[in-house]
Amino acid sequence: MNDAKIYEVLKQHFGYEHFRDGQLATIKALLAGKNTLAILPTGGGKSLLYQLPAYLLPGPVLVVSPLISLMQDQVDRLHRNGEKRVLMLSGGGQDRRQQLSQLSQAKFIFASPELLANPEVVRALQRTKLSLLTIDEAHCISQWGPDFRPEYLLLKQLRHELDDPVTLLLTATATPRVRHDILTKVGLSAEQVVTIVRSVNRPNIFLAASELASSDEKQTTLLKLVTTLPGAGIVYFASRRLATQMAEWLRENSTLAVAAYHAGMPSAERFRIQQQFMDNQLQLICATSAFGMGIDKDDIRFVIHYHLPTSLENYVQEIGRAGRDGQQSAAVLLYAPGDEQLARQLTTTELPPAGLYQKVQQGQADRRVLGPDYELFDFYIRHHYSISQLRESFGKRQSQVAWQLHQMQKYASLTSCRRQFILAYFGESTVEQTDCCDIDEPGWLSKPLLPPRKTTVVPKKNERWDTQLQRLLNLDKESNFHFSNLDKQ
DNA sequence: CGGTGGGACGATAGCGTCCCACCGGTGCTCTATT
Repeated sequence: MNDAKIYEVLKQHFGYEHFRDGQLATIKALLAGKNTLAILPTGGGKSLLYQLPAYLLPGPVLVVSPLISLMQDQVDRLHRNGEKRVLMLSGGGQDRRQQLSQLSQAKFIFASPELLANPEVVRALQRTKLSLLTIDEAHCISQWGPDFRPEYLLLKQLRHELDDPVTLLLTATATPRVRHDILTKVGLSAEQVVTIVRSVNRPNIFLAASELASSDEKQTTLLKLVTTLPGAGIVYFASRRLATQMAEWLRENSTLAVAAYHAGMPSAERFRIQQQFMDNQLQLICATSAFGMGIDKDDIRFVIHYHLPTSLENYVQEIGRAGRDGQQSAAVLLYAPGDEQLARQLTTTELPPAGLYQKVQQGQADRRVLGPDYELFDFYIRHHYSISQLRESFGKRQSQVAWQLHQMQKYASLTSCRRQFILAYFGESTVEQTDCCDIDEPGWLSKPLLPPRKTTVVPKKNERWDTQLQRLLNLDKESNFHFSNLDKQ
């Protein structure tokens, strides 16, 4: 396939003249029939990577996606672009039979891993000559299972049953460990895959963390931050209850338009809040980790964490939602003693009592009484996992998440450059830059201020953006921010 | 670990206090009842 043809399709179907970094290399690898793992930063135009080849390949592209809302987004976009040959397979209400009989006429087929565990769906896909299998948000393969969404573990078998189609794995963040894990779990070796990696570094996101003595102090600090930092922001919490309470408290104690967002809310309300945030009717969202994937707002100025996230992978994903427009933004991690306990709780993945395995196997257990434990064992029994295999995979998972949490704690209490720590964690060599982090970057002091928020507390004129943040966090003296070395250079 | 909701109890009529148990995030699909 020559480049001229590729550029022609780019112009004709997408209206662009040029590719962004990493796009052409990925597309050429796919068109040459090579499996490809593409790790490209947020907002790097990842959907183009499977959409463009679709117009140069004979058969349909199957896209595996973790969220219905993400699929719906893609479907809507394709429709707006004039593409009618789109099928979204999802549960409930749809005429499955009819959809499955039309697979060959589709150009794009979207489905969740759960649906792809359905034998009827797999048989229909086997009769379809797929040109490409795309796994979107591929880090989910590593992040989820065996305790949550175990169907992610079936993608290896699916790929085999579909006669090993050329596969594109897409994500914004993956450490070398996660990359290895993703490939293992889809049944590919490093030799069978072209890996295209661009840096996870987001130079315009200033990195800061602050340990506070109590949760009261943390709350006060949060209020100062959100009323002074300009523009739209997200505050992440590790519990639904606190996200809801703090949204209410911030609404009462500031002039900000604030809303909570978590998975316990009705989906219509979640959708509405997301829309209002996009439309700038809301300035601040107090959310759990449910808020994130598919948030396509490019002028988020700050992301604050009120609790310790469970891994640096998650943290980098979450702060990566700031500053997609390239403007100066900030990521601030607040933590108080005891916070790591909650994180530890959330990362405990215990195998349900082993005695249940046989009971479920022999049909002696009550599905309604056992709920999730039943579902999990039922799933694994149906897919021929033995109890000892399960013990092993839960054990491995547990030590993996414990290690990840430990790395996150290390980040929180760093006394050296935070950016270098993140880059090293993601297997990258270090960079020199300005506006770096609260620890060791002298250059960022000379940068211009972020524009102050108009509607609330206005910082003193000519006060520099770093000074503001430092003052806000009350850390001038016994500073966790280590600004003191900045003056020496 | 830390917050919270419920129940027991005590002292005495409308509650206060204490203790204990429990929970804490992420989403898909299918099925049987309303």
